[in-house]
Amino acid sequence: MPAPANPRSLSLEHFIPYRLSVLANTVSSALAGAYARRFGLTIPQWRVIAVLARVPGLSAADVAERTAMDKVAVSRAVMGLTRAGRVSRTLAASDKRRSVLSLTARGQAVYRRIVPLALAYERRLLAELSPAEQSQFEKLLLRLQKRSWQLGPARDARV
Amino acid sequence: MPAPANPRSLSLEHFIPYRLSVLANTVSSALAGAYARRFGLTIPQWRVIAVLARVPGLSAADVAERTAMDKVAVSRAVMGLTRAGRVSRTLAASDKRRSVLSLTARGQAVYRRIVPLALAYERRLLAELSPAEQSQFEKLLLRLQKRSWQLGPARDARV
DNA sequence: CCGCATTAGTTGCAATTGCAACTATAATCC
DNA sequence: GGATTATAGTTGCAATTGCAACTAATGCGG
Repeated sequence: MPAPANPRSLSLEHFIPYRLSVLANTVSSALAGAYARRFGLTIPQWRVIAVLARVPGLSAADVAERTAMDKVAVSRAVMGLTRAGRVSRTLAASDKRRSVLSLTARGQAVYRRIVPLALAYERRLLAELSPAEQSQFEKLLLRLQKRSWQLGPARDARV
Repeated sequence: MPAPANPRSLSLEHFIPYRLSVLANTVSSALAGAYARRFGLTIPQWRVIAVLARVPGLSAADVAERTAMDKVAVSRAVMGLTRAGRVSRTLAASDKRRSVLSLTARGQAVYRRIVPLALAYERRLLAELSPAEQSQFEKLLLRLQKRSWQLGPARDARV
């Protein structure tokens, strides 16, 4: 027998979208502060570095897709990174609209220094959970992510 | 035997802070769009309404604490809401710096209309998970939230 | 009581973001 | 093959946000 559908009140502290937002915000701010202080990097820039470190030669659109950022955010992150000599950009010979992006040696150096910091933070956060809980959490997170994409904008409660 | 501490590379799509951020962002955008279209509300305004509906008479600082927003965000949200006739504000007799905030009848009406929408979205999101998984997820989320508060800004990987 | 530090809330300003318009190149379709 | 449409990426502008400075009221030490 399913639960009743339309309660009349809602407590913010039990509302999952709110709690997700607060947690993500706390975590991102902690990391953003560290990236900025130590490396002069924003989170978008860090994301660009992270994908280019593993897959050099991507275009800006590829980066946008893999980082869940929009193309404007990528464009500006890349601009900052090239200016700092951390990313190199050339145009694809076969399609002169497309950039070919890679980390420079300096960009790779930043990546090598930032990875341990990022992973250490993640490890200390997840240390709250047992290994089994960690992998459970990751699975649930992935399923919710897929679900949220399917759902799109909130529609009416046709209940 | 614990896992090795300092891998040299990191894949964004397995990095929990990134995944939390993407999920929270997807969910919040979906809700924000619905709130804006239907009620002309921003997310900060919705949060203010949600807490005042359950606990009328709070001050702006109280609201800030309960919504994890900073006082500037609360101030601006309240300004918009009072202008729309959805929140009333008086000064506390015992301390004339302090506001006493409550929903007006119109604010309560908005709340009653928005709650089913918000809960329906949450329900449809969580429908991805079994009831047992839902309660597990909520527990893990709560523990990570507490943990992230304890951690504060990311420090060095003294590993 | 009278200065001095504190707290509540607002405002101004600079940085960030998001969206639409724009430029340049490429692909498509008579 | 020339006009049309689509795609990659940038830029400009307006809205949002975050932080610090500010105003107003309170509390407190002497």
